[in-house]
Amino acid sequence: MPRTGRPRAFNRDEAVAAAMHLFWEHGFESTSLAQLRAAMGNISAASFYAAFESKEALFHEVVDQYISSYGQVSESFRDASIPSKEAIEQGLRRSARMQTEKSHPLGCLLVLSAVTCSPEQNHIRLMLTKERERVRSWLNDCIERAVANGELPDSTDITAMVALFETFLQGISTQARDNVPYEAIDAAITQLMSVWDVLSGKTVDQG
Amino acid sequence: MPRTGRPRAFNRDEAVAAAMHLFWEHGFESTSLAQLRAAMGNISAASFYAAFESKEALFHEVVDQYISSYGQVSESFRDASIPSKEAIEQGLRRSARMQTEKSHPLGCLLVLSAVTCSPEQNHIRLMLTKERERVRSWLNDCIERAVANGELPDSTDITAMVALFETFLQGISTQARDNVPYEAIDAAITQLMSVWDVLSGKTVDQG
DNA sequence: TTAATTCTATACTAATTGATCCAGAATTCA
DNA sequence: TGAATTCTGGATCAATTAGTATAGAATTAA
Repeated sequence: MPRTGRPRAFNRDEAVAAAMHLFWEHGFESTSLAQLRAAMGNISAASFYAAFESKEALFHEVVDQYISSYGQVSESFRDASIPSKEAIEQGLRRSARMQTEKSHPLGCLLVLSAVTCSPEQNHIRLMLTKERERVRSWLNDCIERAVANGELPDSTDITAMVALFETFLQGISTQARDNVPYEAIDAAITQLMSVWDVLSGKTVDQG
Repeated sequence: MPRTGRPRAFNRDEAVAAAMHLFWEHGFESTSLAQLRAAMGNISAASFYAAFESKEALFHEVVDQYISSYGQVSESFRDASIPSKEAIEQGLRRSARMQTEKSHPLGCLLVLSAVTCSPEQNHIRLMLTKERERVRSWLNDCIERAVANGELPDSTDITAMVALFETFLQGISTQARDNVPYEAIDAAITQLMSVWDVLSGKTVDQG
Protein backbone atom coordinates (compact mmCIF):
# COMPACT_ATOMS: atom_id res chain seq x y z
CA MET A 1 0.00 0.00 0.00
CA PRO A 2 2.38 2.76 -1.15
CA ARG A 3 1.20 6.25 -0.22
CA THR A 4 3.53 7.78 -2.75
CA GLY A 5 5.57 6.88 -5.80
CA ARG A 6 4.84 5.85 -9.36
CA PRO A 7 1.70 3.73 -9.53
CA ARG A 8 1.90 0.14 -10.72
CA ALA A 9 0.96 -0.16 -14.39
CA PHE A 10 -0.68 -3.58 -14.01
CA ASN A 11 -3.35 -5.04 -11.77
CA ARG A 12 -1.65 -7.07 -9.08
CA ASP A 13 -4.63 -9.30 -8.31
CA GLU A 14 -5.17 -10.10 -11.96
CA ALA A 15 -1.47 -10.89 -12.29
CA VAL A 16 -1.64 -13.34 -9.37
CA ALA A 17 -4.72 -14.95 -10.91
CA ALA A 18 -2.90 -15.36 -14.22
CA ALA A 19 0.07 -16.86 -12.43
CA MET A 20 -2.22 -19.26 -10.59
CA HIS A 21 -3.57 -20.59 -13.84
CA LEU A 22 -0.06 -21.17 -15.17
CA PHE A 23 1.23 -22.89 -12.04
CA TRP A 24 -1.96 -24.94 -11.89
CA GLU A 25 -1.68 -26.06 -15.47
CA HIS A 26 2.05 -26.65 -15.80
CA GLY A 27 3.32 -27.01 -12.23
CA PHE A 28 5.77 -24.87 -10.26
CA GLU A 29 9.02 -25.83 -11.90
CA SER A 30 7.75 -26.14 -15.44
CA THR A 31 6.36 -22.63 -15.36
CA SER A 32 9.11 -20.21 -16.39
CA LEU A 33 9.48 -16.60 -15.38
CA ALA A 34 9.18 -15.61 -19.03
CA GLN A 35 5.79 -17.35 -19.27
CA LEU A 36 4.66 -15.82 -16.02
CA ARG A 37 5.64 -12.30 -17.03
CA ALA A 38 3.95 -12.71 -20.39
CA ALA A 39 0.72 -13.96 -18.84
CA MET A 40 0.80 -11.29 -16.15
CA GLY A 41 0.48 -8.59 -18.79
CA ASN A 42 3.89 -8.57 -20.42
CA ILE A 43 5.46 -7.03 -17.38
CA SER A 44 9.22 -6.58 -17.22
CA ALA A 45 11.51 -8.62 -15.03
CA ALA A 46 12.09 -5.55 -12.92
CA SER A 47 8.38 -5.04 -12.40
CA PHE A 48 7.95 -8.69 -11.54
CA TYR A 49 10.61 -8.71 -8.85
CA ALA A 50 9.55 -5.35 -7.48
CA ALA A 51 6.02 -6.64 -7.00
CA PHE A 52 6.55 -10.29 -6.07
CA GLU A 53 10.13 -10.65 -4.83
CA SER A 54 10.73 -14.06 -6.41
CA LYS A 55 9.11 -16.91 -8.29
CA GLU A 56 8.82 -18.84 -5.07
CA ALA A 57 7.26 -15.96 -3.14
CA LEU A 58 4.72 -15.57 -5.93
CA PHE A 59 3.92 -19.27 -5.74
CA HIS A 60 3.26 -19.00 -2.03
CA GLU A 61 0.90 -16.14 -2.74
CA VAL A 62 -0.80 -18.21 -5.44
CA VAL A 63 -1.27 -21.14 -3.06
CA ASP A 64 -2.82 -18.86 -0.45
CA GLN A 65 -5.10 -17.40 -3.09
CA TYR A 66 -6.05 -20.87 -4.32
CA ILE A 67 -6.87 -22.13 -0.83
CA SER A 68 -9.13 -19.21 -0.11
CA SER A 69 -10.99 -19.53 -3.40
CA TYR A 70 -11.14 -22.83 -5.34
CA GLY A 71 -9.80 -24.73 -2.34
CA GLN A 72 -12.89 -23.80 -0.33
CA VAL A 73 -14.63 -26.89 -1.68
CA SER A 74 -12.93 -29.00 0.98
CA GLU A 75 -14.23 -26.78 3.75
CA SER A 76 -17.27 -29.07 3.66
CA PHE A 77 -15.25 -31.59 5.63
CA ARG A 78 -15.14 -29.13 8.52
CA ASP A 79 -18.87 -28.52 8.60
CA ALA A 80 -19.96 -30.00 11.92
CA SER A 81 -23.50 -28.70 11.51
CA ILE A 82 -24.44 -31.54 9.20
CA PRO A 83 -23.98 -35.31 9.57
CA SER A 84 -20.41 -36.41 8.81
CA LYS A 85 -21.59 -38.55 5.94
CA GLU A 86 -23.15 -35.53 4.29
CA ALA A 87 -20.08 -33.42 4.98
CA ILE A 88 -17.81 -35.92 3.29
CA GLU A 89 -20.14 -36.57 0.40
CA GLN A 90 -20.57 -32.88 -0.21
CA GLY A 91 -16.82 -32.22 0.01
CA LEU A 92 -16.11 -34.95 -2.51
CA ARG A 93 -18.80 -33.88 -4.95
CA ARG A 94 -17.82 -30.24 -4.76
CA SER A 95 -14.17 -31.15 -5.29
CA ALA A 96 -15.05 -33.28 -8.29
CA ARG A 97 -17.18 -30.53 -9.77
CA MET A 98 -14.58 -27.82 -9.23
CA GLN A 99 -11.72 -29.94 -10.56
CA THR A 100 -13.57 -30.75 -13.78
CA GLU A 101 -14.69 -27.21 -14.54
CA LYS A 102 -13.49 -25.94 -17.91
CA SER A 103 -12.96 -22.37 -16.74
CA HIS A 104 -9.58 -23.21 -15.20
CA PRO A 105 -6.96 -25.99 -15.31
CA LEU A 106 -8.17 -29.48 -14.45
CA GLY A 107 -7.46 -31.18 -11.13
CA CYS A 108 -6.26 -29.71 -7.84
CA LEU A 109 -3.36 -27.27 -7.71
CA LEU A 110 -2.30 -28.53 -4.28
CA VAL A 111 -2.04 -32.09 -5.58
CA LEU A 112 -0.63 -31.46 -9.04
CA SER A 113 1.68 -28.49 -9.07
CA ALA A 114 4.64 -30.12 -7.30
CA VAL A 115 4.13 -33.86 -6.75
CA THR A 116 7.54 -34.29 -8.30
CA CYS A 117 10.31 -31.71 -8.47
CA SER A 118 14.06 -31.33 -8.44
CA PRO A 119 15.89 -31.80 -5.11
CA GLU A 120 16.53 -28.04 -4.88
CA GLN A 121 12.79 -27.36 -4.86
CA ASN A 122 11.82 -30.12 -2.48
CA HIS A 123 10.68 -27.66 0.16
CA ILE A 124 7.99 -26.52 -2.25
CA ARG A 125 6.74 -30.09 -2.52
CA LEU A 126 6.79 -30.46 1.26
CA MET A 127 4.85 -27.23 1.62
CA LEU A 128 2.06 -28.67 -0.53
CA THR A 129 2.22 -31.94 1.39
CA LYS A 130 1.52 -29.93 4.53
CA GLU A 131 -1.49 -28.32 2.91
CA ARG A 132 -2.81 -31.74 1.96
CA GLU A 133 -2.25 -32.89 5.53
CA ARG A 134 -4.52 -30.10 6.71
CA VAL A 135 -7.32 -31.51 4.59
CA ARG A 136 -6.49 -34.99 5.89
CA SER A 137 -6.85 -33.79 9.46
CA TRP A 138 -10.28 -32.34 8.63
CA LEU A 139 -11.35 -35.68 7.25
CA ASN A 140 -9.98 -37.36 10.34
CA ASP A 141 -11.89 -35.00 12.65
CA CYS A 142 -15.02 -35.48 10.58
CA ILE A 143 -14.92 -39.24 10.97
CA GLU A 144 -14.01 -39.06 14.64
CA ARG A 145 -17.05 -36.85 15.06
CA ALA A 146 -19.18 -39.50 13.40
CA VAL A 147 -17.92 -42.17 15.80
CA ALA A 148 -18.37 -39.86 18.78
CA ASN A 149 -21.99 -39.10 18.03
CA GLY A 150 -22.95 -42.61 17.04
CA GLU A 151 -23.16 -42.00 13.31
CA LEU A 152 -20.54 -44.72 12.97
CA PRO A 153 -19.91 -47.58 15.43
CA ASP A 154 -17.08 -47.43 17.96
CA SER A 155 -15.38 -50.30 16.18
CA THR A 156 -14.83 -48.12 13.09
CA ASP A 157 -11.29 -48.22 11.71
CA ILE A 158 -10.84 -44.47 11.56
CA THR A 159 -7.45 -44.59 9.85
CA ALA A 160 -8.85 -46.79 7.14
CA MET A 161 -11.82 -44.53 6.52
CA VAL A 162 -9.63 -41.42 6.36
CA ALA A 163 -7.31 -43.15 3.91
CA LEU A 164 -10.27 -44.36 1.88
CA PHE A 165 -11.78 -40.94 1.32
CA GLU A 166 -8.51 -39.08 1.02
CA THR A 167 -7.06 -41.52 -1.49
CA PHE A 168 -10.18 -41.15 -3.59
CA LEU A 169 -10.12 -37.38 -3.20
CA GLN A 170 -6.53 -37.18 -4.38
CA GLY A 171 -7.23 -39.52 -7.26
CA ILE A 172 -9.76 -37.07 -8.64
CA SER A 173 -6.92 -34.81 -9.77
CA THR A 174 -5.47 -37.39 -12.14
CA GLN A 175 -8.93 -38.42 -13.30
CA ALA A 176 -9.78 -34.83 -14.10
CA ARG A 177 -6.48 -34.39 -15.94
CA ASP A 178 -7.29 -37.47 -17.98
CA ASN A 179 -10.58 -35.86 -18.99
CA VAL A 180 -12.83 -38.20 -17.05
CA PRO A 181 -16.15 -36.29 -16.99
CA TYR A 182 -17.70 -34.99 -13.79
CA GLU A 183 -20.67 -37.32 -14.15
CA ALA A 184 -18.49 -40.42 -13.97
CA ILE A 185 -16.64 -39.23 -10.86
CA ASP A 186 -19.92 -38.16 -9.31
CA ALA A 187 -21.40 -41.60 -9.92
CA ALA A 188 -18.29 -43.15 -8.38
CA ILE A 189 -18.81 -41.02 -5.28
CA THR A 190 -22.33 -42.41 -4.98
CA GLN A 191 -20.86 -45.91 -4.98
CA LEU A 192 -18.11 -44.91 -2.58
CA MET A 193 -20.55 -43.55 -0.04
CA SER A 194 -22.23 -46.93 0.25
CA VAL A 195 -19.19 -47.95 2.30
CA TRP A 196 -20.51 -45.60 4.94
CA ASP A 197 -23.91 -47.28 4.99
CA VAL A 198 -22.30 -50.69 5.30
CA LEU A 199 -20.34 -49.49 8.30
CA SER A 200 -23.24 -47.72 9.95
CA GLY A 201 -25.21 -50.93 9.71
CA LYS A 202 -27.92 -49.70 7.39
CA THR A 203 -29.53 -52.25 5.16
CA VAL A 204 -28.33 -51.37 1.73
CA ASP A 205 -30.24 -52.54 -1.26
CA GLN A 206 -28.87 -51.56 -4.60
CA GLY A 207 -28.81 -53.42 -7.79
CA MET B 1 24.38 -55.45 -30.55
CA PRO B 2 27.62 -54.22 -32.13
CA ARG B 3 29.87 -57.00 -33.41
CA THR B 4 32.82 -54.69 -33.54
CA GLY B 5 34.06 -51.39 -32.15
CA ARG B 6 35.06 -50.14 -28.76
CA PRO B 7 32.94 -51.71 -26.06
CA ARG B 8 30.67 -49.57 -23.89
CA ALA B 9 32.32 -48.73 -20.60
CA PHE B 10 29.07 -48.79 -18.59
CA ASN B 11 26.25 -51.25 -18.15
CA ARG B 12 23.34 -50.11 -20.27
CA ASP B 13 20.65 -51.89 -18.23
CA GLU B 14 21.97 -50.54 -14.97
CA ALA B 15 22.05 -47.08 -16.53
CA VAL B 16 18.40 -47.35 -17.57
CA ALA B 17 17.50 -48.53 -14.07
CA ALA B 18 19.31 -45.56 -12.55
CA ALA B 19 17.51 -43.23 -14.94
CA MET B 20 14.19 -44.82 -14.00
CA HIS B 21 14.74 -44.05 -10.36
CA LEU B 22 15.54 -40.43 -11.14
CA PHE B 23 12.55 -39.90 -13.45
CA TRP B 24 10.34 -41.67 -10.95
CA GLU B 25 11.50 -39.53 -8.05
CA HIS B 26 11.74 -36.13 -9.71
CA GLY B 27 9.64 -36.37 -12.86
CA PHE B 28 10.61 -36.07 -16.51
CA GLU B 29 11.25 -32.37 -16.79
CA SER B 30 12.80 -31.85 -13.39
CA THR B 31 15.41 -34.50 -14.05
CA SER B 32 18.34 -32.89 -15.83
CA LEU B 33 20.76 -34.53 -18.20
CA ALA B 34 23.58 -33.74 -15.81
CA GLN B 35 21.80 -35.65 -13.01
CA LEU B 36 21.04 -38.53 -15.34
CA ARG B 37 24.63 -38.81 -16.57
CA ALA B 38 25.94 -38.65 -13.03
CA ALA B 39 23.58 -41.38 -11.82
CA MET B 40 24.26 -43.52 -14.86
CA GLY B 41 27.91 -43.87 -13.88
CA ASN B 42 29.31 -40.43 -14.61
CA ILE B 43 29.09 -41.00 -18.32
CA SER B 44 29.91 -38.20 -20.75
CA ALA B 45 27.35 -36.38 -22.84
CA ALA B 46 28.74 -38.10 -25.93
CA SER B 47 28.34 -41.52 -24.34
CA PHE B 48 24.81 -40.66 -23.29
CA TYR B 49 23.66 -39.59 -26.72
CA ALA B 50 25.47 -42.44 -28.44
CA ALA B 51 23.63 -44.94 -26.27
CA PHE B 52 20.21 -43.33 -25.81
CA GLU B 53 19.75 -40.77 -28.59
CA SER B 54 17.96 -38.21 -26.42
CA LYS B 55 16.49 -37.56 -23.01
CA GLU B 56 13.04 -38.24 -24.41
CA ALA B 57 14.05 -41.52 -26.05
CA LEU B 58 15.57 -42.62 -22.76
CA PHE B 59 12.34 -41.76 -20.97
CA HIS B 60 10.36 -43.92 -23.38
CA GLU B 61 12.74 -46.76 -22.67
CA VAL B 62 12.33 -46.18 -18.95
CA VAL B 63 8.55 -46.24 -19.22
CA ASP B 64 8.69 -49.54 -21.14
CA GLN B 65 11.02 -50.95 -18.52
CA TYR B 66 8.75 -49.75 -15.73
CA ILE B 67 5.66 -51.27 -17.27
CA SER B 68 7.29 -54.65 -17.68
CA SER B 69 8.61 -54.69 -14.12
CA TYR B 70 7.00 -52.65 -11.32
CA GLY B 71 3.97 -51.97 -13.49
CA GLN B 72 3.11 -55.65 -13.57
CA VAL B 73 1.11 -55.20 -10.38
CA SER B 74 -1.84 -53.97 -12.41
CA GLU B 75 -1.80 -57.11 -14.56
CA SER B 76 -4.05 -58.56 -11.87
CA PHE B 77 -6.92 -56.62 -13.43
CA ARG B 78 -6.53 -58.74 -16.55
CA ASP B 79 -6.63 -62.06 -14.73
CA ALA B 80 -9.87 -63.63 -15.94
CA SER B 81 -9.11 -66.90 -14.17
CA ILE B 82 -10.25 -65.53 -10.82
CA PRO B 83 -13.44 -63.68 -9.85
CA SER B 84 -13.39 -60.03 -10.88
CA LYS B 85 -13.69 -58.92 -7.30
CA GLU B 86 -10.55 -60.82 -6.44
CA ALA B 87 -8.75 -59.49 -9.50
CA ILE B 88 -9.49 -55.91 -8.57
CA GLU B 89 -8.76 -56.37 -4.90
CA GLN B 90 -5.45 -58.04 -5.69
CA GLY B 91 -4.49 -55.39 -8.22
CA LEU B 92 -5.19 -52.63 -5.72
CA ARG B 93 -3.34 -54.31 -2.86
CA ARG B 94 -0.34 -55.12 -5.01
CA SER B 95 -0.24 -51.57 -6.32
CA ALA B 96 -0.42 -50.18 -2.81
CA ARG B 97 2.35 -52.50 -1.63
CA MET B 98 4.62 -51.76 -4.56
CA GLN B 99 4.08 -48.00 -4.37
CA THR B 100 4.96 -47.87 -0.69
CA GLU B 101 8.10 -49.99 -0.91
CA LYS B 102 11.20 -48.21 0.32
CA SER B 103 13.54 -49.76 -2.25
CA HIS B 104 12.49 -47.28 -4.93
CA PRO B 105 10.69 -43.91 -5.20
CA LEU B 106 7.18 -43.76 -3.76
CA GLY B 107 4.04 -43.80 -5.88
CA CYS B 108 3.55 -44.76 -9.53
CA LEU B 109 5.89 -43.47 -12.23
CA LEU B 110 3.08 -43.45 -14.80
CA VAL B 111 0.96 -41.22 -12.59
CA LEU B 112 3.63 -38.96 -11.14
CA SER B 113 6.41 -38.32 -13.61
CA ALA B 114 4.52 -35.95 -15.90
CA VAL B 115 1.11 -34.98 -14.52
CA THR B 116 2.13 -31.42 -15.15
CA CYS B 117 4.73 -30.20 -17.61
CA SER B 118 5.59 -27.33 -19.93
CA PRO B 119 3.58 -26.97 -23.16
CA GLU B 120 6.60 -28.14 -25.20
CA GLN B 121 6.60 -31.47 -23.37
CA ASN B 122 2.86 -32.02 -23.45
CA HIS B 123 3.18 -35.07 -25.69
CA ILE B 124 5.08 -36.78 -22.87
CA ARG B 125 2.16 -36.15 -20.56
CA LEU B 126 -0.28 -37.46 -23.16
CA MET B 127 1.85 -40.56 -23.62
CA LEU B 128 1.49 -41.35 -19.92
CA THR B 129 -2.22 -40.59 -20.09
CA LYS B 130 -2.47 -43.27 -22.75
CA GLU B 131 -0.69 -45.77 -20.54
CA ARG B 132 -3.12 -44.99 -17.74
CA GLU B 133 -5.99 -45.47 -20.17
CA ARG B 134 -4.75 -48.98 -20.86
CA VAL B 135 -5.11 -49.81 -17.18
CA ARG B 136 -8.53 -48.18 -17.21
CA SER B 137 -9.63 -50.41 -20.07
CA TRP B 138 -8.48 -53.46 -18.11
CA LEU B 139 -10.58 -52.36 -15.17
CA ASN B 140 -13.49 -51.77 -17.51
CA ASP B 141 -13.16 -55.24 -19.03
CA CYS B 142 -12.84 -56.75 -15.59
CA ILE B 143 -16.09 -55.22 -14.40
CA GLU B 144 -17.88 -56.02 -17.65
CA ARG B 145 -16.79 -59.62 -17.11
CA ALA B 146 -18.32 -59.53 -13.65
CA VAL B 147 -21.63 -58.35 -15.02
CA ALA B 148 -21.53 -60.87 -17.86
CA ASN B 149 -21.03 -63.83 -15.56
CA GLY B 150 -23.45 -62.72 -12.91
CA GLU B 151 -20.89 -61.67 -10.35
CA LEU B 152 -22.51 -58.24 -10.50
CA PRO B 153 -26.12 -57.48 -11.49
CA ASP B 154 -27.00 -56.26 -14.97
CA SER B 155 -28.07 -52.97 -13.49
CA THR B 156 -24.49 -52.21 -12.44
CA ASP B 157 -23.27 -48.75 -13.41
CA ILE B 158 -20.06 -49.90 -15.05
CA THR B 159 -18.70 -46.42 -15.70
CA ALA B 160 -19.16 -45.54 -12.05
CA MET B 161 -17.40 -48.68 -10.85
CA VAL B 162 -14.46 -48.14 -13.19
CA ALA B 163 -14.17 -44.55 -12.06
CA LEU B 164 -14.42 -45.64 -8.43
CA PHE B 165 -11.55 -48.09 -8.55
CA GLU B 166 -9.39 -46.12 -10.90
CA THR B 167 -9.75 -42.88 -8.95
CA PHE B 168 -8.73 -44.74 -5.81
CA LEU B 169 -5.87 -46.44 -7.64
CA GLN B 170 -4.50 -43.15 -8.89
CA GLY B 171 -4.90 -41.58 -5.47
CA ILE B 172 -2.50 -44.14 -4.03
CA SER B 173 0.40 -42.33 -5.72
CA THR B 174 -0.16 -39.12 -3.79
CA GLN B 175 -0.84 -41.03 -0.59
CA ALA B 176 2.41 -42.93 -0.98
CA ARG B 177 4.29 -39.70 -1.68
CA ASP B 178 2.80 -38.23 1.47
CA ASN B 179 4.20 -41.19 3.43
CA VAL B 180 0.88 -42.79 4.24
CA PRO B 181 1.89 -46.33 5.31
CA TYR B 182 0.91 -49.41 3.35
CA GLU B 183 -1.20 -50.68 6.22
CA ALA B 184 -3.51 -47.66 6.09
CA ILE B 185 -4.02 -47.92 2.34
CA ASP B 186 -4.52 -51.65 2.62
CA ALA B 187 -7.18 -51.15 5.28
CA ALA B 188 -8.84 -48.57 3.02
CA ILE B 189 -8.95 -51.14 0.24
CA THR B 190 -10.77 -53.52 2.55
CA GLN B 191 -13.40 -50.84 3.12
CA LEU B 192 -13.54 -50.00 -0.56
CA MET B 193 -14.22 -53.57 -1.57
CA SER B 194 -17.37 -53.61 0.53
CA VAL B 195 -18.92 -51.51 -2.24
CA TRP B 196 -18.68 -54.64 -4.34
CA ASP B 197 -20.59 -56.71 -1.80
CA VAL B 198 -23.30 -54.08 -1.58
CA LEU B 199 -23.73 -54.19 -5.33
CA SER B 200 -23.65 -57.94 -5.59
CA GLY B 201 -26.42 -58.11 -3.04
CA LYS B 202 -24.50 -59.90 -0.33
CA THR B 203 -25.57 -59.21 3.19
CA VAL B 204 -22.74 -57.25 4.64
CA ASP B 205 -22.26 -57.11 8.35
CA GLN B 206 -19.35 -55.12 9.60
CA GLY B 207 -18.91 -53.01 12.64
C1' DT C 1 8.63 23.53 -6.79
C1' DT C 2 11.13 20.15 -4.63
C1' DA C 3 12.14 15.93 -2.24
C1' DA C 4 10.91 11.42 -1.35
C1' DT C 5 9.15 7.42 -3.08
C1' DT C 6 7.94 3.67 -6.16
C1' DC C 7 7.56 1.76 -10.42
C1' DT C 8 9.30 0.55 -15.36
C1' DA C 9 12.43 -0.18 -19.48
C1' DT C 10 16.58 -1.82 -20.88
C1' DA C 11 20.51 -4.16 -20.54
C1' DC C 12 22.80 -7.56 -18.31
C1' DT C 13 24.48 -11.43 -15.28
C1' DA C 14 26.09 -16.22 -14.15
C1' DA C 15 24.51 -20.69 -14.33
C1' DT C 16 22.16 -24.31 -16.49
C1' DT C 17 19.44 -26.42 -20.14
C1' DG C 18 19.56 -30.33 -23.80
C1' DA C 19 22.49 -31.40 -27.43
C1' DT C 20 26.63 -31.59 -30.90
C1' DC C 21 31.39 -31.94 -32.76
C1' DC C 22 35.77 -33.93 -33.05
C1' DA C 23 39.88 -36.25 -32.03
C1' DG C 24 41.44 -40.26 -30.18
C1' DA C 25 40.92 -44.79 -27.81
C1' DA C 26 39.47 -49.59 -27.91
C1' DT C 27 37.61 -53.23 -29.99
C1' DT C 28 36.46 -56.98 -34.08
C1' DC C 29 37.22 -58.85 -38.45
C1' DA C 30 39.99 -59.85 -42.48
C1' DT D 1 48.97 -55.72 -39.57
C1' DG D 2 45.30 -52.73 -41.09
C1' DA D 3 40.68 -51.33 -41.92
C1' DA D 4 36.22 -50.80 -40.13
C1' DT D 5 33.55 -49.83 -36.36
C1' DT D 6 32.00 -47.99 -31.97
C1' DC D 7 32.66 -45.68 -27.87
C1' DT D 8 34.77 -41.80 -24.81
C1' DG D 9 36.73 -37.23 -23.10
C1' DG D 10 36.51 -32.64 -23.62
C1' DA D 11 35.31 -28.59 -25.64
C1' DT D 12 31.55 -26.27 -27.23
C1' DC D 13 26.86 -24.76 -28.77
C1' DA D 14 22.71 -21.62 -28.69
C1' DA D 15 18.89 -21.04 -25.83
C1' DT D 16 16.94 -20.49 -21.59
C1' DT D 17 16.97 -20.27 -16.54
C1' DA D 18 16.02 -17.11 -12.33
C1' DG D 19 17.48 -12.86 -10.98
C1' DT D 20 19.94 -7.91 -10.82
C1' DA D 21 21.80 -3.10 -11.80
C1' DT D 22 20.86 1.30 -13.36
C1' DA D 23 18.71 5.16 -15.05
C1' DG D 24 14.72 7.53 -15.64
C1' DA D 25 9.59 8.10 -15.37
C1' DA D 26 5.54 8.95 -12.59
C1' DT D 27 3.44 9.76 -8.60
C1' DT D 28 2.50 12.01 -3.49
C1' DA D 29 3.57 15.03 0.28
C1' DA D 30 5.45 19.21 1.88
